Amino acid sequence: MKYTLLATDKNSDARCGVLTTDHGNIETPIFMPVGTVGTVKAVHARELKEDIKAQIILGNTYHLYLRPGTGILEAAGGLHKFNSWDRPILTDSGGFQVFSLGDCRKITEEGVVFRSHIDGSKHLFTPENVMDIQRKIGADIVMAFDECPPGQSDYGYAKKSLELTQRWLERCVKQFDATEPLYGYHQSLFPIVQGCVYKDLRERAAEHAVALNREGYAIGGLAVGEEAETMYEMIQVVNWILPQDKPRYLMGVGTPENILEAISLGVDMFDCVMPTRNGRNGMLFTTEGVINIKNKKWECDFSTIDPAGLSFADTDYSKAYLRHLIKADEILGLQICSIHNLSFYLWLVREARQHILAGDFAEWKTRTIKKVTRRL
RNA sequence: GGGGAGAUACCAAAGUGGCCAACUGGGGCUGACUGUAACUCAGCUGACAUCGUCUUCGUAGGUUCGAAUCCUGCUCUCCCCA
Repeated sequence: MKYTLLATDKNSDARCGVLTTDHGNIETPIFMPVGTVGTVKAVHARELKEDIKAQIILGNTYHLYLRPGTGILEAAGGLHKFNSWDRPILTDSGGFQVFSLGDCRKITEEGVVFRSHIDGSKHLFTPENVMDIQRKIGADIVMAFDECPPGQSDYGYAKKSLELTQRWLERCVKQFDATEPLYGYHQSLFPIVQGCVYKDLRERAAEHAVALNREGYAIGGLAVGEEAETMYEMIQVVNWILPQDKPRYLMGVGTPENILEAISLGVDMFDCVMPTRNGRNGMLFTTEGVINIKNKKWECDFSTIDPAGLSFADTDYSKAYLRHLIKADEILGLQICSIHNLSFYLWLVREARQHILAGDFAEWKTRTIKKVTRRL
């Protein structure tokens, strides 16, 4: 994998580049749709490619390990073949599930014992077996196994948690480097920089990760309950330490505003469930502002979903029709909302990239945030 | 013609003397959602108002300190037998 830096904004740390993988190129900054269990919910791979213009999607180690299981993925020849997606894939390690499944797990030095949310069975995740599982899933980018502490964690806990994450990271690197890809294409391991909301911890984490000299780096443990301003501070602290010639991935973020702010701080890659999950719950991100399609005010609004026409979902259907579908609990409504929101997110990062290249990113960012965050 | 059952808020449906402005669903309205245990979750849904006040349980009366609940008339609906 190779990262080529193409341009930097003169008024901010924003940058654009190209990430080259064995499954094709990724133009950064990029948003990566989340496909936890091997599918971006309610969206066909074909739509992801042709309409949404996604360049890379996510999968999740914990979820795929539980179902369908690594045996089946291995027999299929890896996740790309299994789910019909021939572009790059990134898998999260299950570290986030240490956080989100807080009630069903126990953390030890060795790893994490999870109780399956599906059938209650017990499973041990270690840095070593998480690397092995991700080899079998076959993602182009695999993530280190980390602990993601809540944003409100006190310094003592954050420090202890970070030190554990760092020991786990070293074990991940060792195991990853001792093993080979199974399907004939290259895989890259990204460390995850933790440190909660504490600057000195973030700096230590970033320096430690950089010393391991990997092909890219992730910033984790943000947007987990802390203030947005705090999150931006942490991103800045970390990005000043991360190398210029490697991609930087901000995990799990975020709102359109979060993404544009983080781009201006030098982040290259994003993922978030917001466009899909919030979309399924009736929230639409448009170039004109945010819509709750369930609101009565759209009942008789026969205008298109987004005048910008970001995909067929916008141009083919009206707000009134989409509201009807959502109200009637029709599956097509979920599809349209998901396709639209993902199209919007991919449009947003594409535009950001164009404006970085054009040299007017900062101005465009301010204008765009104001426009797209309005409540309609 | 005879016999029986029933009428409760937008719909369905509990409640059968005080704890009832009335359980629970559905529907409606509003909000939340950030490396997806999430087509999920929360609040509101008689009217005004801060506690609170006022008008409701087909309809008209009655009994009672007190009625959606008991009694009588009326109106309407459904079922069974002729």
